[in-house]
Amino acid sequence: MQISDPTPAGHPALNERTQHLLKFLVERYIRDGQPVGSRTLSRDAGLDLSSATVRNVMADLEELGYLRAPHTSAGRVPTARGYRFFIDTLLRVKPLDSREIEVLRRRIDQPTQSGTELARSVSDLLSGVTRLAGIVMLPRRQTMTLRQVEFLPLSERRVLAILVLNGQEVQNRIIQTRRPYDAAELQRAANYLNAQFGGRDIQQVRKTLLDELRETRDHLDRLMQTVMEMAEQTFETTPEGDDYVVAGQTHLMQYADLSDLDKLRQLFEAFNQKSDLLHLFDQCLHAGGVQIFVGEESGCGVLEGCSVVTAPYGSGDQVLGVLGIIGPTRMAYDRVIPVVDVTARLLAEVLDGQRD
Amino acid sequence: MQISDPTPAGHPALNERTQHLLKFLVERYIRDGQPVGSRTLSRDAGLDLSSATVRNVMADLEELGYLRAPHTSAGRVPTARGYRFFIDTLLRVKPLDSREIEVLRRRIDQPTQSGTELARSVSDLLSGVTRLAGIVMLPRRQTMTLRQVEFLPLSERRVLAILVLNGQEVQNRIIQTRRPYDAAELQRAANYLNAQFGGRDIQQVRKTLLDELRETRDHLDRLMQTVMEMAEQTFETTPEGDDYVVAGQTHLMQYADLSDLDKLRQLFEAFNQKSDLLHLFDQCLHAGGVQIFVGEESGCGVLEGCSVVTAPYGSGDQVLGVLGIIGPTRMAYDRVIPVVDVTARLLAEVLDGQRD
DNA sequence: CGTTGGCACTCTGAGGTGAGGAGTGCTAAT
DNA sequence: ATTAGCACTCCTCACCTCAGAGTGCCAACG
Repeated sequence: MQISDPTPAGHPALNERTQHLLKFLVERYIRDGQPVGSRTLSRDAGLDLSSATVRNVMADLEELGYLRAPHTSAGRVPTARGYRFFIDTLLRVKPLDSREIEVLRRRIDQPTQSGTELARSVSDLLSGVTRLAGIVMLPRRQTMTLRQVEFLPLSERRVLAILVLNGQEVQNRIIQTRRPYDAAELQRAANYLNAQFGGRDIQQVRKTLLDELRETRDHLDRLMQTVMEMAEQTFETTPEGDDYVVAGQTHLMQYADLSDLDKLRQLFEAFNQKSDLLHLFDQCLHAGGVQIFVGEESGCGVLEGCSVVTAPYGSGDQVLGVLGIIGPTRMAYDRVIPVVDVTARLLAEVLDGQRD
Repeated sequence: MQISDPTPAGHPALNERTQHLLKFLVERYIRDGQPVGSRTLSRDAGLDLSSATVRNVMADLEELGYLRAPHTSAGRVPTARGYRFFIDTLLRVKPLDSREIEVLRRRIDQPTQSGTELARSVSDLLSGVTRLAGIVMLPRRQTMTLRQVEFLPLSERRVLAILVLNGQEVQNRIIQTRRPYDAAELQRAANYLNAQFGGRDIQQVRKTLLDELRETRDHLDRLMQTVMEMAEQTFETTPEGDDYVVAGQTHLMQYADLSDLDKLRQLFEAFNQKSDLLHLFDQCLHAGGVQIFVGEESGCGVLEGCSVVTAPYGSGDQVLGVLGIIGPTRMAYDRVIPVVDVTARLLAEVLDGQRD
């Protein structure tokens, strides 16, 4: 597993003792959620230092922007920068044992019909295991290849277009036609499209059909006229559907860190809004490993106080989408990171298996 | 519009003055969200009574269980029973003016592909207009008629089954077959099923196919063998999908009445859980008009402090589903009720129009 | 009899106070 | 460089008080 830092920033060298103290402080804060004071560190960090010495170190760390004190006499709390350094250089992740992995695998590898269904079940899984909000972004439409297209006459002027994409995803749309078509005509049109465009990228299909052929419309024979009328409506709108699936938002209500009802509402609205998060997830598509955004590193205001852990999934070298979790900055990274990482791998495996 | 009371309960006769005061109190409480005291009523209710007199009346109403006092010196607040009486006999609903109706109609009557999409857009609409959570239950599967079924070979042993229901709803499922089938065979099987079962209720189809034909399996000819293998998997699992669609939950976070984070979490989990609410909505299917559940009248513990306003929608005399809103008991019933009512009617209209 | 003014009473909520505790920064000694 | 000591800050909590709002009850009134 590799964890890449989306916003690399220079970190001054810290001596080992300082690092150890910072690590201990962050871990303790993640565990208890309370500001950590010099006494605690002096007592528990296992370094045999007096609290006064620790205080000096902490003052340095505060100066460097890794810690801050909520108020004069309240111990220290990690800042986003502190978490960042913790994650990048102090954190030792606990790999999942094979039993846990097996449980995950079995829960992912259930027969499902559609990509959306699978995504929902995986984000359920993520949120269940981490007790955070799980997110699975659906395969980007760009990378979808057209496997097959069929037209089914529904009534006089309505035709059902069926697109099979990637060999497992099925999409329908209903087309209003200008004139009645009979089954045979439609069949021929479908045959033509399949022969011509089967296995091609759907965006490409769209482009070719609409841009290149449209202009020659007047010279087309009857078959091609049919093809065009069908194809226009079939491929015109890029199928959007839901772009990602969120599960377990309610978990986020448990964390005192996010207990501000108004903040929480904004966060939930962002889940519905989708555009912000989508942008964020897009960035992770080609990260090639687990990515972590702490607090406002994501550039997304509503995510203040939250961290996002993502991993792209795909089969072979092809990236299909991104999954991850969202939770309070104060989360058990050592556990969450491997869960996200492994889930992405397992999902890729399963998707691979589902191909022919 | 008719509003039916799901839990009729005897209400002792109240004289006009008492009713007027109760009405005014409930309205004022709905408006301001603060306990209403005798002074306010005496001053604003327009009855020219002293506060002492009003106090006597309020004491009576409290005795009868219509009001309660949060504490000794805090004015009165309606109880669930109070709301009930208010809704049943005091409330005068403000009908929507035709301009508003037109706006709603236009927002509902957008071309959509699937029932789910339509449901989502309507519940969005409901939640947007009322600033509460909107819910649309999808047409019950029981009342779905099979319009058409098609089989599309995907690969060696995978067939895509396409069901067209009610002339507009399309469902897919992927079938793993025991042996390869070619397109012609599949076509014949589909033809048979369409001829035999087109226009029939899907539950009925399922029953007939699975129960009646299955036992004679050994005597079937090749065509029918094919039909059976396809049909078994196609109709075996009743297509469930999402049973209802909720929108605008976040609105509920604004109401101080529900500001208890834990309560709110339970409520949100109930939305995801679905089963409880589904049960509740099922009851409203055949109510024949707007139904209102105040507080725990719904029998659903998590809905304490919430009211539910529902209306069934359907075309002709056939009920297709239920829609409605959920919000704090303290909601603007006079506005919400007509919105729900009209939306149900408009949805029915639109569904009618979308048929052939 | 219903209505009203008067009055004592209750409860909340805001504001103030003071003690205790936790933790810091600084300084001087080691 | 480390540490003990100390003065200081600030939070939290419990406690108090006080004004305000509203009640219930009673006795008087038309």
